Amino acid sequence: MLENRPLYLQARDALMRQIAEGTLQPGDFLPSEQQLAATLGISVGTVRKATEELVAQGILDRQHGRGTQIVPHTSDRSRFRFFRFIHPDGRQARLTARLLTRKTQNPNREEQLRLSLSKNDQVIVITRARSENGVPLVFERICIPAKRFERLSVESDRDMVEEIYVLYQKQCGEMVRSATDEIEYDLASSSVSKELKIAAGSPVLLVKRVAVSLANEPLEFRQSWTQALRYRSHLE
Amino acid sequence: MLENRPLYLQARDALMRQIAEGTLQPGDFLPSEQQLAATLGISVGTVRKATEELVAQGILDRQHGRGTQIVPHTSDRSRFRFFRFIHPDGRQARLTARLLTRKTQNPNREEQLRLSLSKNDQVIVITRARSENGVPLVFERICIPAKRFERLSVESDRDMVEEIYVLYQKQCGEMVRSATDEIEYDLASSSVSKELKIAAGSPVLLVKRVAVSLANEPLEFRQSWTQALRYRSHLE
DNA sequence: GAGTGGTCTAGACCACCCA
DNA sequence: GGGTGGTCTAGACCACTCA
Repeated sequence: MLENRPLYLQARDALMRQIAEGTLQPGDFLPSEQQLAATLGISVGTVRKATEELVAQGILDRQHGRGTQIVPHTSDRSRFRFFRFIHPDGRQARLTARLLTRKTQNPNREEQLRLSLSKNDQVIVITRARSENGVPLVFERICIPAKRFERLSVESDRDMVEEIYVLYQKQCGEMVRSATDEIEYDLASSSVSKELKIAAGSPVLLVKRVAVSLANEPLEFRQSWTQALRYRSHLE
Repeated sequence: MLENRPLYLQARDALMRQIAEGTLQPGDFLPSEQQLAATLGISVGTVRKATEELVAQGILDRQHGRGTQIVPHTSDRSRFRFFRFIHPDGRQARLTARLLTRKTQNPNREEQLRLSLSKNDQVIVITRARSENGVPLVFERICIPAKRFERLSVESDRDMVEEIYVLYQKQCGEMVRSATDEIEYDLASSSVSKELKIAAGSPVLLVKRVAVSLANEPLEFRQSWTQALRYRSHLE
């Protein structure tokens, strides 16, 4: 460790890098704090401090007596648990997703802006219907840079229970660090109303999300149309 | 320190209590870590750990070489900075609030449910208009248990720049730990449309927030009507 | 230069999980 | 019972702020 940045930051970033590169996979356990300290030539307290922030971010999960696991974020409940779709009556929805279309094309102006692309870059546009027990609740349009996600394959033949962020990470090595959502009302277009089985022109909520990578580059611009949702903010 | 909870939690809560009670005021500096450790009979490292969470929550601000200050959280930017109202064109709003009405009455069914009250408990209902440079952007209805907030006085004669959470804390010793928001669309009622200066029946967003205390008891049920908003989730 | 927080160490003991 | 993380200590040295 030659750098003059604090050791715990160097250690944190080293771990982060290994996770981002896939050397350490979600679901794996880290070496014990003792072993890490020995390997890195630093003290256990410094290792703890290095992992603390990753735990707070939900990337690692420390389990007393078992070890420290890289969180297998297999659904939006793990990484994006602050954000939920709910039924009009308040019940929480447990959604699966079904692929509708997938196209590679040039981005429109908003997509260029949101993803920091020029008009000649290509994007992959995916539309999905998300439902619970066969009842459609969310219509989704996902736009991602083609360059980063060339290798992405989305099976169309069966429902996806997994969050698409898992596919990004597994297939393309892209990890989502954070997301910003904007919420507006909208009137259901013909495709939205058809999938949600509501009348065209009905009022709906439109959530626009931009998800960014570990390096803070925009990875995804997603639009979700739905009827109600719930946020949990500021967990203890 | 007789309790068998971890010392750093006891120390954290002791600090929190003094802040909530007003013994320590926003803007004050804490005693130095050395002094705190000596006073509490614990080690400096444990004091650090006690303050770490409060720093992360934005309640304390550690300044290298100067000391640790209790954040003067004079606006929603400090505690609830994940949640923003935005203009339709994307600019971020900086809001002041103007009191419209204040009444003490019995809660309706939804208010009973949200605040865990029975129908004989009384609530204080406050309505406010929130605006930016005189342009009304949000209409708000705040419902709080009368018992907890007997001493709350809200000046009606001038704009409130301060977040109402500051008043809760200063005047009634009630601190908000977290909040859950639900978002729906609604059609503007006559009072909403009047204050937002839009046509009655226009579509608007309705944010329903329940804020809870340090002890996880519901403190406030708030409804905000607006045209657009933005969430930032999962800060780095 | 005195005092503050920021980093780091090398230990101790405890609580939990699991074979 | 062996290994893990959780708490806690008592120091060390550094970096920053302010008089």
